[in-house]
Amino acid sequence: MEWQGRMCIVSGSYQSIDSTVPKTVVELWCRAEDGHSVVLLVHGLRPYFDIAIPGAPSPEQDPDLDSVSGMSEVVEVSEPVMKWTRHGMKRHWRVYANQPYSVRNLRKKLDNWEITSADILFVNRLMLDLDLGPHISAGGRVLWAGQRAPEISKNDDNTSKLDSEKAIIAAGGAGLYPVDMVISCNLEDLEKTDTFPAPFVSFSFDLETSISTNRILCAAAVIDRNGSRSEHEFTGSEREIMEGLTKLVREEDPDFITGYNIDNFDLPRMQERSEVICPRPKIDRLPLFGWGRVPASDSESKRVFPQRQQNRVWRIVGRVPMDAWWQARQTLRPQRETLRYVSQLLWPDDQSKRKLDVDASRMDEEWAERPEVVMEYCMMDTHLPLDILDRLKSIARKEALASVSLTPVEMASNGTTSQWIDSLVIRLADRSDPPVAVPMTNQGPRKRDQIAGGYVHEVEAGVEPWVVVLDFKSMYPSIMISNNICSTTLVRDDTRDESFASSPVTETRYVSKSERVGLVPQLLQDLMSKRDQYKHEMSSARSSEDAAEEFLLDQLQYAVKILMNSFYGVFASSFYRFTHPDLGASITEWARHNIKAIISELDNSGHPVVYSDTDSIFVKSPVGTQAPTRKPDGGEDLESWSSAREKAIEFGNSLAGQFTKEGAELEFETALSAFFSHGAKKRYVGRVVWPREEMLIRGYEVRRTDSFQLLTETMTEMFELILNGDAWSSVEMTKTVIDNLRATDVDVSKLVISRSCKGKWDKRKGEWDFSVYKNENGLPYVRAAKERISRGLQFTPGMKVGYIVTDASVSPMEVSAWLVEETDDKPPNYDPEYYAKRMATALGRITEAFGWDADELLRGTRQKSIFEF
DNA sequence: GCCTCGGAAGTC
DNA sequence: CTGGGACTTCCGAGGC
Repeated sequence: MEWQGRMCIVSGSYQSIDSTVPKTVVELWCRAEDGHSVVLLVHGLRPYFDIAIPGAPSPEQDPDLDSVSGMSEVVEVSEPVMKWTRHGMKRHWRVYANQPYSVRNLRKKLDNWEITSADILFVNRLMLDLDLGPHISAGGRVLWAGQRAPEISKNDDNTSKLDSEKAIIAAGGAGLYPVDMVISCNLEDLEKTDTFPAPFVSFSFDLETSISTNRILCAAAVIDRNGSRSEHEFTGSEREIMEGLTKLVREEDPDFITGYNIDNFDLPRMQERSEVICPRPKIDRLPLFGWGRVPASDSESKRVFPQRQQNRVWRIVGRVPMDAWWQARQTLRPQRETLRYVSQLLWPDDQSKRKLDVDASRMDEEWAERPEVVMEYCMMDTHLPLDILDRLKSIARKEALASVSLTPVEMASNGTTSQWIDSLVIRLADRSDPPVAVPMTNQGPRKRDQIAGGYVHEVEAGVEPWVVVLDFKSMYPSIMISNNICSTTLVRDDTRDESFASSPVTETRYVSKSERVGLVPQLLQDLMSKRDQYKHEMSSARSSEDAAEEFLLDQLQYAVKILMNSFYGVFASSFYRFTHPDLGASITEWARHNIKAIISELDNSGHPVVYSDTDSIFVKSPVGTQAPTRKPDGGEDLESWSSAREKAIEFGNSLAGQFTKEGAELEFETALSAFFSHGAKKRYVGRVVWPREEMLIRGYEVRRTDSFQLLTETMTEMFELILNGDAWSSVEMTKTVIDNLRATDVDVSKLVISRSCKGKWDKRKGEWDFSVYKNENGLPYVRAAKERISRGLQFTPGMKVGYIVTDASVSPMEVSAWLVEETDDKPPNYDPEYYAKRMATALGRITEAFGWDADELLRGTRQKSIFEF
């Protein structure tokens, strides 16, 4: 039976077959467009790497290849191919190894050779060599088809599971994979296809555990099969709960595993409890925690369990762990990170997502007294992570990133920026004419002088009316393209030539595009035009009211943006395979030079630059200062405001046209009716009047999680008044707030401060270790974290810990952890003087620009009025 | 009580 | 195994 269709690669691995002729089969776990899951067993790819004679080219030398081909792990050494290296064109012999795992040993044995292309995972090798992205069209012989597989592909009734298992093993597979379909195919059966949204299946789960014994009390799981959900409850003995969860995972076969805080709580707890229940042999834990997408057999004991290397991401073979906590943290950057807080932030009006009346610090008692309420609470916390991923479009975003970086979805989701870039750069290196040898990633810690970064312009304290903001479009990528910056174009000797692009200060040189276009500039150019194309198609989709297509294209253009912006970081790092310290340094050097040149030109032409940071310029707009900065309701003032706005827009557009040149596009970003800073870099506010009307706040406490709500609100209100030209009212308003604060007349929840706290679990001692800090107990948030832990509440390294300052008159200050959202605790009493002082300091920094300092704010309204009388 | 310094976190 | 630097703020410690 044959089957053929479109699918999306979730992740991949390989199986070695140690027959007389060694073979290797690539396993690709996919989700088909039809909805079922597929494992492709791909035949025909052999592991290889390249060797060359070290140093400068030596075309005459006759190296000892016989000793290489004589090695037991070597299958074949091919005829040499000329490849470009930084030393010039050299012969490269391709060495075929018996198995991918032998390459590591061979690298060591062949240390008298220059070895390239030797640290690329076998699955990646397949995608690179066949030029595949995650979305493929594939087909082949059906070895197994389960319930959810398409009817036409199903086995004859007389084909038993046992027969299928035998057929899979004969085809190099591991056995009966817990998927809907297993297919055997060859390299030529795989083909790249257009991006489509794959109907992924997600599994969300949540455990409730005993605080006294760590035992799992109950669990809930929800399966989301392309939007339709089913609920599953688990109670009984701990073994029954874990077996139930595992059975569900294997039966429903999800691509994504989610939950809130699963990376640091639920998954480690599952692992720990499976070890407690089944100390040995390890394979007996398979029914408890065998979540990998591999057969439930003894031979898979290495791959079937979720794993993580020290402090790294979890790996579940064939699936993608995706913690909703991490997604929410990265995209929303919430002030606090409890599930309750994030839900409140996303759905302020949804009563069904409100806190249930369960005290998490008394879980054992709650479970004993009213298990049905605890189960309801557990189920709600299982749905919410799916709701969060839906709202943040996390899965669609990862799929789009996979599509533009041409990697499996797992790598787009849980891999690093250097892996995404590898996928594109190596592909191009292999296909260039001549091909470019692919050096290995630099090993070990490389100490290097820091490279200088972007330029930040001094900013004066006070309000500046009518300012236009211009930005360089993709500044670093543009500089890399226009100057042909790449390790393959860097001039490494003293040669100088008219045609070279030479950096303004250090004179780092790159050969011209006509001589050779660098790999990186070529890729960036392609990505840039790809993004323009996606954006163009997106607007077509919008006009034809194709919402699904518009959404997909929006995800794709955004993914290209993310990918382009990752290039600079990787090339400025010390470990990357295609990097050189001069590369990163010369990029920023050009950037500083370009922007400083524009600033001085503007200053000299009578258009003062108010502020600038890396790729943005704030320019004083030549409109009458008599125009109001606040939008009037009507009348003559409105006309004056509108005309000032029009003139500013005109000015912004003209500057953009004037300073845009080949390879450096300056875009008119926004027009501000007023700009304010108290005189510190990276801290400013602006009243945006074009292209939309809003207030723009950067850097100030308003945007910081270690601020507190009352300060944030007050400061925002203050900025409103200041931008309206009403600084005095802002001082009066602030004084009133501070008075109320001192009179302990403020809602304590508005005073929660939160900071992230590190720490690691000491397995030996069985307690949390905060020794990363030089003086752990001197830090208020570490003490708050310890309080949480002692109350039996979850702690995750790196999580934001909320607290209230209760007494700052002692040193170190006394604090109390904020547990109101998770327990029945009453809010603690705050230290009014501490909060008053902190408000005054932060707000006083701002009012000082108008002559009122922090002490003035602390003086209060009532005293002030007494003096006035 | 005031000042400086270093550690740490946060933001752009 | 691994993206970057610039800059500000808060806190505790320690000197005077």
